[in-house]
Amino acid sequence: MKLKEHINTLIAQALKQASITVDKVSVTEATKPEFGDYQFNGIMPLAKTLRRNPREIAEDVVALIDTTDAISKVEVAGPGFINIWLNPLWVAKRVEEMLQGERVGVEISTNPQEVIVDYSGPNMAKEMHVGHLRSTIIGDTLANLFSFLGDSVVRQNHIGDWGTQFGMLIAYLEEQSVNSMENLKDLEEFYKSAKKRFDESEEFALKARDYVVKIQSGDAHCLRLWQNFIDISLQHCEEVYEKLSVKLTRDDVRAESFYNKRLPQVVSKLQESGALQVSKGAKCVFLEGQETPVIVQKGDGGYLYATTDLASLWYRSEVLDANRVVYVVDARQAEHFKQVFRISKENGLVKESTNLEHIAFGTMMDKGGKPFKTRDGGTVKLINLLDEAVIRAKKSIREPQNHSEEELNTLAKTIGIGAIKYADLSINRESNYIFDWDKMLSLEGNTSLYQQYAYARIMSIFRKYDGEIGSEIIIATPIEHTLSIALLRFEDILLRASKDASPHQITTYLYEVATLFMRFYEQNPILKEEIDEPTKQSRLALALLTSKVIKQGLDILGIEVVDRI
RNA sequence: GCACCCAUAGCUCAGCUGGAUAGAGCAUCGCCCUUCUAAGGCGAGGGUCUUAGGUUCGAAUCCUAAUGGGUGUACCA
Repeated sequence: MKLKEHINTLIAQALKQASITVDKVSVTEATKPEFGDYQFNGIMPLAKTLRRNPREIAEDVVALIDTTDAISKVEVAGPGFINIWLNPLWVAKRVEEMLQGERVGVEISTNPQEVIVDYSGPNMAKEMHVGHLRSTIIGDTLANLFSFLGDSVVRQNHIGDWGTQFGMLIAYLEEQSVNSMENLKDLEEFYKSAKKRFDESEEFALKARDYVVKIQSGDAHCLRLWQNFIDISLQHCEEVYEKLSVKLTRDDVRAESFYNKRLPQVVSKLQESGALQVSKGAKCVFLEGQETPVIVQKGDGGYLYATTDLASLWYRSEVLDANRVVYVVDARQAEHFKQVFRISKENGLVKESTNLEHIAFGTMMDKGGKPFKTRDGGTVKLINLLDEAVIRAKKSIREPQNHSEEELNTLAKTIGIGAIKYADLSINRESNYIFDWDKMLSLEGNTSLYQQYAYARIMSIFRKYDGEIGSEIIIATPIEHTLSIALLRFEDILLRASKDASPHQITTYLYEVATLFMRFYEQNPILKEEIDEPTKQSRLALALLTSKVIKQGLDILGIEVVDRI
């Protein structure tokens, strides 16, 4: 239910009747319970142009607001705030409708977009490490969110499978005559050993460089080795995706090498449009107002990542016909994306109407506020981090005796992985974030476990109660009123999170819903004997809807729920 | 050097287009379980929103500058 839009319309009608023109009416949630459910602050800025006392204007408008439907009461307060109370009967009806629908009251977009979500993007030369976590988690959530709202989503995993280090790896692969996966179990070690050989032996280094040339010129034998290496490396990634319950598959892979054919075309296209200049032997695009150019072809003829990104932008616009392209990539690449976005638009690689967004995020820090590393300063392998999360989650379960060993393992996975994801998603993505095991696995505060616990608590009620659940909602207490409105806001929240590509708005909301439910549950007994049947039915229905909102919300975040903790 | 980002309670963070007395959680201190999962709830204390100017009826939010921190900056990705 688009709650805010509905109220906006009612206010807009009153303004129209009062012959006041406003570009956009936008109510906000009331800042305090005394101020009602929503408030409209848009009168005060009008005072100057209308040359009238804002309070008087507000009085006029208030008199014209329809209070027979959604709104039960309006009041002018302070210098000209309009406080709005929603009609509990109307709210109850909307909650009933929300309960009946398949999609927790969320409409499928009538104007679906073709959205590309570019995320994860691991480098095939190494194993995935913590640096890939945020992109993978945030990107997957955004893809889930957009598709739940009805957009047509294409996930793209822009894996790094091309470049000089592959010559080194292939040379080492051949030298070791490794063809089976067995010896490649630890990709990280393999990379390190190859690098060591490269640094130590000039002969080996020469061979490695030779391999780069061979791969790039399409030598069949080398390409086969390269392909083999990529396959194995990709399997490592898929293992991580599996553990993380991230929906990326092989079909989503559009590797760097996928764009090879387009690279010379990008250069000639830029040449045609006159953007290209040769400087110090390299083919460059100089952007207005910037000293250093964007190099699209090196002096030796090689291409760079800017070229690949331009090629991918072109492909996504031309072939995939995207309306919106979101790149979920580290904030440090902000300038790079600003540049390639601009070049692609200015030179017709991407349609003017296409929205290009760099969804930047900050670095993952340790508890001391330093970049997250192992004790000896190395990078933390993602797979180890995830395994640790599950182990820690298992230890944190309060009453393990209530579960079978198998249940316990599933539970630990759900809690552990959920905690890692939720901790990441619940923070404004642009700021750096502090990775803290104790905090994320805590039972208290804004964590996934709190949501999962709230859900499990509701499930426990339904285990105890085996009758029918009513379809009539009765809003009789303040907390029922507040909880109901919070539930109705679900769609508003998702729409805004989608617009801003900002998952933390969903977590903030879910935390509010879960907290309200806990209070509701504390104050308004459900199955107690003294509760009359209609009230019991209504409260059961509210609990049910709460569980549906939490489940759906967490599902978008890629987090599972359990019936029992 | 230049450019970009960040600065809110002891700690971790919310704060939507500028709006009423700046909100949560953790930690600290009280209270509530023979009663639906107490992994919960209720309450208390804790703030010159880094600083100084400016715009405005009104600024944590917008503008300018300073300070502190982070990041990027020609042939790696």
